[in-house]
Amino acid sequence: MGNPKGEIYLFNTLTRRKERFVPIEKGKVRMYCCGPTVYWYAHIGNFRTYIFEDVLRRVLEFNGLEVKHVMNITDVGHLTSDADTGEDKMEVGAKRERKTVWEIADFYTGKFFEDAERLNILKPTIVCRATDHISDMISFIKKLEERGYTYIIDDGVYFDTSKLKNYGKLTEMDFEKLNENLKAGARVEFNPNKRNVTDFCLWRFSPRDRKRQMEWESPWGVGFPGWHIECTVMGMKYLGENFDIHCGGIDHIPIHHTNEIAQAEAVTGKPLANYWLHGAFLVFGKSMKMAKSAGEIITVQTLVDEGFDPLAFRYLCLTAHYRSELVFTWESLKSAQNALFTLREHVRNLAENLESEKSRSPKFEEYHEKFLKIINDDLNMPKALALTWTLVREEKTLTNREKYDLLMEFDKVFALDLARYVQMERLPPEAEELIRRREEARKAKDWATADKIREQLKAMGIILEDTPQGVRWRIEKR
RNA sequence: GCCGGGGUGGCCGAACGGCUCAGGCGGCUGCCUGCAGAGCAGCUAUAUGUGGGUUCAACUCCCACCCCCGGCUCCA
Repeated sequence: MGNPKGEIYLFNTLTRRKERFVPIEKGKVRMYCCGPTVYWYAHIGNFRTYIFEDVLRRVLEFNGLEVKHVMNITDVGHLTSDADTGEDKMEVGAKRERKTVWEIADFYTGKFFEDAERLNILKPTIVCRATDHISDMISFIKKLEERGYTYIIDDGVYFDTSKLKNYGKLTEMDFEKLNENLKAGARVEFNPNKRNVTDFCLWRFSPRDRKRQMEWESPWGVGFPGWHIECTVMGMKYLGENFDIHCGGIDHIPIHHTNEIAQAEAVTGKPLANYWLHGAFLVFGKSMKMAKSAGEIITVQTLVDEGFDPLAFRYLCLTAHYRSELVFTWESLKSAQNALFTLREHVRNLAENLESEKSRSPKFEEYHEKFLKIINDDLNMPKALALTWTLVREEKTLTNREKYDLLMEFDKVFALDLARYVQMERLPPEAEELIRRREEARKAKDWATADKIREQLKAMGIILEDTPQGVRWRIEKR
């Protein structure tokens, strides 16, 4: 039983259809996700994609599948658009901060995983750096060379895309069409020595006049790897020549993933990955223009600085399907946060009123099945959230314990810390004392004193709530 | 220019041929409360860019137009 829980359907970019997901090896999934270029902070648009991938992984695991999840760290090889300088992004970052490229890479790699953790994104099974795999890349390029797919011009070793029969299949365009389109729309100058517009660099030579911080010896000359080779090489190294899922942002379809496929299939003749999944962009309302002009990005830290729980952003992402654009505004983030906090409050209320008996009604199973069916239908998280709210509002047909258990089950996929308000730390003694004094004041109908103490506690970050069952407190969220 | 994706109530967003066109947020009313908060109950909104067409039936399919966003070798 590879998949004991149910059938999973995923939208495959290769076929532009939802397909039944069948892993190559029963019960196991090998998945590769394109990781960050660590020259700068990842912004919340980047993180929407990582959240989508995290949800994908969690859904697979929820189905009882064992997921081997590989992600690269790009720490070399991304050129800036200004071809004249020939610098790569890492070197630009280093110059800006007067550090070495290696320091820059370490720093932003660390920051990336800190932010990912704040969004409850699981760490990949394997994280691999491009610069740790230079020799693997060189031997891969050699294989391409042996098979006659490469040629050398002034600035590097290139892949000849005309040699591959179905180049561009991911874009649903063939080689000729792609070439025409790219010629027509090029914003950036092409190296005129390239044989085809779609040809791309495998190994780039260091500039003659200057020493790069990152460069390596190779059979073709000192230089550094091209833009796409790392993912192909590392993906195949850790997951095999043919693995299950490859994902990334939608922008990777026409070039990065297209070229990954080209390189891999030129060597192996096998499909690199069986399912290609792509997340849509986070876009910004008219009032906000982010990204592009570097420096004006919204990071996870920005959200925190604005007083938000990072998981409110995760909730926001879950309200939209991963293949639809999502409009980010501070207002929508706020409404996501309100919803999230309310949900946690419900969970807390349930947790404090659990029945002792643990019997399971048919309704319990019904909810569980519905949830599974929804998430297995191409990760329909908006529907899963709607079901969650229906469950929360469900009257007497389920016990609190059943509801609570279901919510905890759902949260394995949502990862919204729905139980965050449940197990609160103890209050400091002085706060306990204040609460006791307030209760006395309330008994004596001394509202002025009671309200004053409540204010006092609020200043300490403790919110009091009077309920029919007595006074209750919680730590102010943030 | 070419390619791709869209335009759904005050906001964010599901649905994608028919079953009341989800859900959340916001707003309102009531219950509860000393008050507040939380919760509960209910309400809210002439909602599907415009004009045609197909159909017994369209948000959903077709055509045209308008507008928006993304990609086109830096970009999740």
